[in-house]
Amino acid sequence: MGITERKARQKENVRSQILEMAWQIVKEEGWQALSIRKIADGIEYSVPVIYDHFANKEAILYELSLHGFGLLKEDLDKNLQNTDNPEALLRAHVDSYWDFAFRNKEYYQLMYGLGMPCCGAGKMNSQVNIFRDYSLNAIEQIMQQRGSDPSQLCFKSYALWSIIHGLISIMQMRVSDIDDTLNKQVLTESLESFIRNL
Amino acid sequence: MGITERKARQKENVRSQILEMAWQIVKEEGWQALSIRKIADGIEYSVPVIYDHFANKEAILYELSLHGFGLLKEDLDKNLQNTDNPEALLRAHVDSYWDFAFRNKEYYQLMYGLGMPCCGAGKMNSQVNIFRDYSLNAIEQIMQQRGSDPSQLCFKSYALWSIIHGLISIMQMRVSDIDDTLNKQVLTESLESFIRNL
DNA sequence: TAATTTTGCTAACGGTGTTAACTTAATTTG
DNA sequence: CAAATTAAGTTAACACCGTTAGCAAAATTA
Repeated sequence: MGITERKARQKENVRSQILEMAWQIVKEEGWQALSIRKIADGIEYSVPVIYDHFANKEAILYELSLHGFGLLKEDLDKNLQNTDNPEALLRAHVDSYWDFAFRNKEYYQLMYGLGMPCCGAGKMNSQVNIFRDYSLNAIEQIMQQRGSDPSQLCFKSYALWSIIHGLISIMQMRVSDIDDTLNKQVLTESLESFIRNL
Repeated sequence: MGITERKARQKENVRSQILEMAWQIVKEEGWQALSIRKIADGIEYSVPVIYDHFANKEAILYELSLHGFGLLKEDLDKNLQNTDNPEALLRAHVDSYWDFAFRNKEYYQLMYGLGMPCCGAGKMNSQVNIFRDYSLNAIEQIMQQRGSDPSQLCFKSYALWSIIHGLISIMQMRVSDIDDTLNKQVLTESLESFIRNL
């Protein structure tokens, strides 16, 4: 009997609706406007239905952040096919990360706790290090080619992530008076300097 | 008649009490625990009294962030006297900024919007660039000594701030699995590499 | 058909920022 | 000094928030 399956599908559907509605609200009004009540209103269910699918609001944020990390991972995965040497791969990863942060501003804020309570707020997502992991591989290849000291690998990948995340953070918080083209230039120059010093 | 003065002093005193109580609550329970009602309770006044001194909660946060920037500025100013060459000055500034971020974690979060709604959330504080301004002067001196291209100055100061802020952000969000000593090491190595490349 | 489970609801609890309306105390004025 | 006025601080409300207990109706099972 496919009844239980249909029910499961319907339930799953409501779950998706919750996430989609949440994301829609965030895109339209920002994170501070997201509330359980607004989601319930949007999907035309009462509030407690939300809690049949998610333990609390944080669980919704966590799920959304997972989706964000998934999107980022897709972008980074593409670079593995589209490049043929480690330097190009590293540049592509940096570019993807940068573009992701500005094309999916709200996701980036959630994923890395920019100007908002972070997704997990304690039990942090395992995927936060995804960019570092991907770029680490590229860096490792470059350093192997050049015969550099491999003990520096961990530092290097961490440092690269930091500068990019720092730039993005400062830009997204509108903390800086520097304009956009200049920011990309800072990124590019920093990256080139980074690659030179590997 | 000093009556109006005494009144002004008393009023000013309540204002200070509000800020001090707010800060106390934040230190003890974190930013998410700070509420107008809790402040009012703490200073033994009713809630609307708060609004005689501050337009809203954001205004309190803004004032607190100003104080934070003041503390940071003090630290950076000390370096101007305690160092005798631009390289040492730059290293001291970086060290001060780093130490400030971890000794005054809550201030740093507020000042730069780490994991919480930012202080101004729009009309951002003019002092956000204070570290960049101070380090820019040191960098400028170094570059002049070395005869480097001065057009790069703006980039460089921005890039340095970014990497430090990025490292701090990642650490404070507990986003990374890397331990503290290693983080300081990443900072030091990045800084030395930065100075070499000026 | 009767019993039971599922599904979804209303209504509440305790919290938030903010403000209107009021009372009481202090000051100024006639 | 007494009356009028201003200042100070209060209570109580509004409109939200996340979360949950308790209940009604619908669907399923026995």
